[in-house]
Amino acid sequence: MAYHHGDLRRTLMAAAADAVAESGAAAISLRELARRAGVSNAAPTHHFGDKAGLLTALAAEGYDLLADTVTGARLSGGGIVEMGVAYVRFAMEHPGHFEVMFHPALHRADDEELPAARARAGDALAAGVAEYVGRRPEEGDAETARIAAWSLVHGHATLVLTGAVRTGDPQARTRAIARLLFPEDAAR
Amino acid sequence: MAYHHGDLRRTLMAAAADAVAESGAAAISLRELARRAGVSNAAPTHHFGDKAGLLTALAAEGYDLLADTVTGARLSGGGIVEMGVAYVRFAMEHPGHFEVMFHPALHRADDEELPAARARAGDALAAGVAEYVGRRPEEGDAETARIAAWSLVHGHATLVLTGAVRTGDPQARTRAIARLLFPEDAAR
DNA sequence: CGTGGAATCTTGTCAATGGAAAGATTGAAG
DNA sequence: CTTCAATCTTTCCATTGACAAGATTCCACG
Repeated sequence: MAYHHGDLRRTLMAAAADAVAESGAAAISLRELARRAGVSNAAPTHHFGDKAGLLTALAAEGYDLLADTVTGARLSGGGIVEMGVAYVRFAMEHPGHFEVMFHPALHRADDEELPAARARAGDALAAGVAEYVGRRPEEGDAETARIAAWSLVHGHATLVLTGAVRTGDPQARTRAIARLLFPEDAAR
Repeated sequence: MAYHHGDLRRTLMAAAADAVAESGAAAISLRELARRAGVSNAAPTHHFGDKAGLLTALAAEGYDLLADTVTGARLSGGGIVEMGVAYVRFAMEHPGHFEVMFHPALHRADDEELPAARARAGDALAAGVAEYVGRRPEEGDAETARIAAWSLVHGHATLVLTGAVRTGDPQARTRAIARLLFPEDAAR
């Protein structure tokens, strides 16, 4: 075993994402992650400072992944409904990231990358809603539409992940509920 | 100080709700709660078994409170929109409970009260949606409407609580977005 | 080539935590 | 008054997060 792991940072983040997805953020242990990676207990400190640092890095990575996912759906011409489906798909494929992203108590307040990544994701979402609202000038309040869209898909993702809502195909269900909110977009 | 605290169970749950609301479920310490209540560190064990037991009791209490809140809004004739507002109001007034309710990783799997309380809350929500859908026979899928309503208000509550959405009056905003989803209900 | 500094990782330590065992105190029913 | 169950305490152990100090390796520059 080499003294230098080579890619400890990524290895730890991946292990943390798995552990959070399986047992929740409260249950993860830096020492356990270090053991799985085959390094000593103090190795993670060098890369992340402390536990909050690791989770903050994970959250920032999550926001970047989310921005890419949503932007990809928009650029492929799916409309606002398919952007919502992409949001839920991201949450299902990266439950560990998703969990950490929306729990500020787990973050380091002094981190700079996290707010930047969050802003990128927010812009990606807002761009899609702006397109939709732009085609419907009678829709009075763009801000309300944006919050409604975000709330709907975020809530659905959360409820499915926590097991509160059990549905066979979450993405099909997302499409159905998003069309209730954005009927004009359904015919695209 | 009496040997018997008198109401340790409630005291600990209230302290836990405050601590979770302030610092998150990952940061709470049974010993710290015991100190605040003026008892030894092993006292909570008797009432809750372990940490998960305390959080499970908190979640069950939350579901009962939520059921009461939503049912109250329905019985006072507010319609489905005002039920959604009540849901968000519950989350804002009981952030500690709300946090714990939707994190199964924090719960004891063998608890029986929690599923029962959750079912009561689910019925309370479903009753309101059924009323709305009943007045709109053209609305094809009642199950989809129920999930859409729940997702919308749950997502909004979560986003406001985590600070992802900043809005002056969350209840007014909830009313606005709920009317987008249930326009027929707006004129009640 | 080789050397000095920076990056990476280890060992050792400390206070705090969750949990369990064993026992003390109290209330309540008979 | 006695006995029993409920409630709480004291004590102990393994684990954890964080930190300090030191070891090892890589790399850039001479």
